[in-house]
Amino acid sequence: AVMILRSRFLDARRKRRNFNKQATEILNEYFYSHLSNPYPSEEAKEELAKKCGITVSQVSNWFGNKRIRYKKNIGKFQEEANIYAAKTAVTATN
Amino acid sequence: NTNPGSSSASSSSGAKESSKSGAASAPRTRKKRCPYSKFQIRELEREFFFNVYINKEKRLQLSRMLNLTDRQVKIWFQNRRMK
DNA sequence: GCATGATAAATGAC
DNA sequence: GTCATTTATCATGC
Repeated sequence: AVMILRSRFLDARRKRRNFNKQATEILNEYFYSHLSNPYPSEEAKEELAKKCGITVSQVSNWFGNKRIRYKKNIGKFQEEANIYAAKTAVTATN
Repeated sequence: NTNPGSSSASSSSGAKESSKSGAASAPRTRKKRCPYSKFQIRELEREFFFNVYINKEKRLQLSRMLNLTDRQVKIWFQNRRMK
């Protein structure tokens, strides 16, 4: 008799899609090149959104998730951090 | 749902930190996020439909009915308005 | 089976 | 009060 019908009915996140690889690259590049202060301004968010083909709130969601998940387990993102660090280092030297 | 107020009449919702002893000792631990029950959401939404801004009286009344703190109801309305 | 994006409580700046 | 944010939770992708 315990039918706790958990109806998260038609939520927007039901049709969640992963971002394409290019968008993720752009977001990660910004994140790891601003690791000391990964808080893009409103204008930066708009530009990132345009480049990635997503909305500004999606950019905010991405950075929110990224910040806390990075902080919670820096080790897990170490490899990824190195990759993008090298990437930005190349563009800096060129 | 391990809500401290979903269906139990326990406590008077006074689970707040009432400490004011040593001043700077407690870092005031952040309250753990506790998803509200269907019943609580329904009642909150019902009141929100009538008026997006809730009075202090209705807020206290609602908080007692739903076993939530006055602050929780206030914050729920704030967040709901942002949604 | 976790990674990932979106949403729901809770805090704090202003 | 708004509003960006933190944090946990949810629902999905794969």
